[in-house]
Amino acid sequence: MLQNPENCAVVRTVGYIGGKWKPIILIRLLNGGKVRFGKLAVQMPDISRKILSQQLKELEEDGLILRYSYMEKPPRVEYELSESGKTLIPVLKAMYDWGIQMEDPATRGTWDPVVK
Amino acid sequence: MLQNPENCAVVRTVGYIGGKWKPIILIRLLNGGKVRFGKLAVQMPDISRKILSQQLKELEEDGLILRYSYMEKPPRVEYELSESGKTLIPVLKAMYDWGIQMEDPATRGTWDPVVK
DNA sequence: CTCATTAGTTACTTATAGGTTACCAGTTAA
DNA sequence: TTAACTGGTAACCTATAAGTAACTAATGAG
Repeated sequence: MLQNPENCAVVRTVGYIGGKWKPIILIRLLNGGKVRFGKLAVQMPDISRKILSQQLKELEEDGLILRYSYMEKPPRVEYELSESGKTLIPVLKAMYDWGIQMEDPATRGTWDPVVK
Repeated sequence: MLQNPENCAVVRTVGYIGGKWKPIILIRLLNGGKVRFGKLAVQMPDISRKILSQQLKELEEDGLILRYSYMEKPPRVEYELSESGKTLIPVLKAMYDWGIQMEDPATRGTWDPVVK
């Protein structure tokens, strides 16, 4: 852990939740409950649907989120934070707080992940 | 923050400390005191000196570490965690703990960043 | 018949991160 | 005089992340 990225727990954590979009997706799912793919896409207009789909798949493969696919036409798919994913909350909170502290106060947001 | 990577405090934090080597470098510097470039390089044999130098420069530009360059020949340069960098400790700890929890127990290390 | 709907996929392109190799400067020691 | 020492930099190459555009399938509405 102290010399190899493969053995460093911090590097591993970055591997799970790092990247340009995963934190945002996870924060969207933090308040619990299932969210449809389309709703996520609308809430994050700047991520292409291909990338969103890809990131969700990785998060699911990593066991951080659950995917519910209903065999309907047109399709309906919902995503939800898994129990494992919920253990990320304090980590994301710590990272959020630190990021806020480093931020230009003018553009500061709030932690509350609930989106009305 | 909730929809744009540029405004997301968590994404910003990943930008500061993410990547393959920065967490390892920061952990090396956690126990306080100045560390020479060469010593860091020896402690992390798998990072090339060019990349190490580059990562240190970024950390310094971001204000997370301090660089002391003594005008000697051969050169001597020391690095140290800045006050701002020290505020990262709880964040790194949270990420470390989570990473450990997700880890294969067989290869598990310890948090104690002190290297003898 | 035709269009909208939803959650994708495929093929392709671009941007960024990371890595390798060779080289430099000024002093000391052999 | 020659090599070792140190902390880099420059040119170049590769691997991975991210993005774009076009397309798909089954049903219902008009």
